[in-house]
Amino acid sequence: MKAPLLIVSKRAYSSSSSTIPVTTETLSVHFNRLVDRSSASSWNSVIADLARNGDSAEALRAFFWMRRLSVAPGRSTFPCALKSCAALASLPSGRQLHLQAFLLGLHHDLFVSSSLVDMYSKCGELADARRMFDETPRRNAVVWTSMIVGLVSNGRPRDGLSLFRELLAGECAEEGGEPVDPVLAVAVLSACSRMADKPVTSGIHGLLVRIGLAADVSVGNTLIDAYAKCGDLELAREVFDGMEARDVISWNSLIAVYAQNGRPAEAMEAFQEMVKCGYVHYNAMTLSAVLFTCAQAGALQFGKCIHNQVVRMGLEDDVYVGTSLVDMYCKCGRVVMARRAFDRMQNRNIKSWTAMIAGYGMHGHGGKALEVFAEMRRSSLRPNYITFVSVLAACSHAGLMNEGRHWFCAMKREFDIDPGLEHYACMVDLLGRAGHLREAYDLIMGMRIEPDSVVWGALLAACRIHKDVELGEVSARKLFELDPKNCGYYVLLSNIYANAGMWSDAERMRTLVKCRGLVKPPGYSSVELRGRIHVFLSGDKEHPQHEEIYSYLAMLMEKMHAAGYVTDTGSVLHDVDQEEKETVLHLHSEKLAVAFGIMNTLPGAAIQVIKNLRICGDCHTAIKVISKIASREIVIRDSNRFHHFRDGWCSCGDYW
DNA sequence: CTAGGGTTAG
Repeated sequence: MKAPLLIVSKRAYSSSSSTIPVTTETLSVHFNRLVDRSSASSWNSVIADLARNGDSAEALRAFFWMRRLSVAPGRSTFPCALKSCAALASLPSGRQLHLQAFLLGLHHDLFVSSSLVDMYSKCGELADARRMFDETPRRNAVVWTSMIVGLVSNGRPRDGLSLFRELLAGECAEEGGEPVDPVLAVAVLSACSRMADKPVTSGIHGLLVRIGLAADVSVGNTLIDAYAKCGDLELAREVFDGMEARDVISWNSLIAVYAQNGRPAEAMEAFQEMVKCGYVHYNAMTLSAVLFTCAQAGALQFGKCIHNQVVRMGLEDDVYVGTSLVDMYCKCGRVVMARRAFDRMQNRNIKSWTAMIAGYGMHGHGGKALEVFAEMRRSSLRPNYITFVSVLAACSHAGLMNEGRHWFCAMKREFDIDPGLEHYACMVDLLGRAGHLREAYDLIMGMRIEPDSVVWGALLAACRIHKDVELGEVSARKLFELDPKNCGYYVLLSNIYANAGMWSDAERMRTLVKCRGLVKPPGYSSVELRGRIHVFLSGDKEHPQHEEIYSYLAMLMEKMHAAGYVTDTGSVLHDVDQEEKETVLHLHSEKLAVAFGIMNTLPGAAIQVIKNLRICGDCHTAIKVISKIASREIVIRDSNRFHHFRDGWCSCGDYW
């Protein structure tokens, strides 16, 4: 036998109760529940109970009290206690338990060793998990599952899959190898899901059909997600439709899949179907997925209905639901309501705080975002990667350069978080906006990871604002390599050339777009009116009111021109004359949506529009003018942030 | 008197 995995010193063992504080109060609670304080099985049931109810810290306290009273734990004590260590990701406690199990000669018990594998992987100690796994003499499906899940959840799905292949190979070689069970199948599929590789996923799917596991509900649920991650929503739907039985998770997965892939209509439909079929009851997770959908679609009225439902079902204290409410209100333009929902939350996790920070950020309230961030740190929660994305995005949307610089440095120095692509993109945006183009460029060149199109795109956008031809060409060249099918970069560079009077170069870009057959993705905008979402495409003639909208818009245009508005045709590339260019621009979806909104609401009412792309320069100027002459507050959420137009001004300060 | 999985912030 190989040397056992021993990581703790004896000293750690002797001070066993130091990891989890034990108070006399908790002891008395257990004492009252204990039938026999000296019997291991009595303690076991207490620990198992606490662990099952998710009270992991309390379960561990009970364990350490049991030891202090010299009651010897048995083979059934360790699994529950180790599960609690895993849930708390408490490596020190886990190592102590490992040592104790070893001293009692229990560490090769299958129940104990599989719990140890699980504990080490949940604590992020993959090497230790693997050693435990390798030392386990006769592995069963549970140990294999723990190890595969460990690899997958620590970002190594490919290794998880090869481990599964080892299992299959062993099964072929020996008689009566460990058969695959549904839980193991789910673990393998979650590896496929992470890899987002369709051939691999359908390969595993085929295997599961052959061994008769494909009919399992959990397997089906994971397949839905795995196919969706590969980008094949149709296959995901086929799996759902083909399932013999569906549980609440099947429905939740379907709704989440549609929501995450920008198909809010289908997500809503699925939810309504779920309610109608009445076979399964929806739960907190369902509502949180539906709220996410509302957030995406900007469906405030529907979101409010779901909020009512949340209250009726007594789910207000659910962290996920609360966070989804905050997110929904932010993305539907109601930061104040979002803050109210946030303040009402009884317990908040890091995601709740991040959602609030991001929410203030996208509305351009950088100061408030930083206040919330400060409050979060006072509550001793640790900011993570995404928290810093939100903080830096908030700084960038509000132009808070010094604060942005500070937190960009501090995230590594104080919190040991390496800046990722998103953080760099925010910093380039922030520096570029302030005109520090050279510094932004140097930042990119100093990156230890490969910059992506978002990072270079931020620099290119800054070059257009600050009219820098040289750096604009550099970044555009990178972008043409990284994302050759995106015609937006050609347009930007063409604008930069045109601005500098370099007409032939500007023309060259136009030709390039035509030769390569690049087209802009269709832009659309939506407005919610009396609970219904009205969607407009550019030049839309589908809407029942389109004729009225066009004549209203023409009337509005006259007034706008009188107020000094000049159409900015710079962002139109088509080979058409000036008049046609103006027509194309005037029929941009956001203008149609705004006109529709004004026509159908009372004077003075605010208009809110959701747009899938970034707002174009001409629409931005036009809507500023409209907000003034129509005396309306107009709020537009584009793919980047919110624009609050009022009295001829926009909250973004004309940089976006 | 015991272990492993599937849905949830930018």
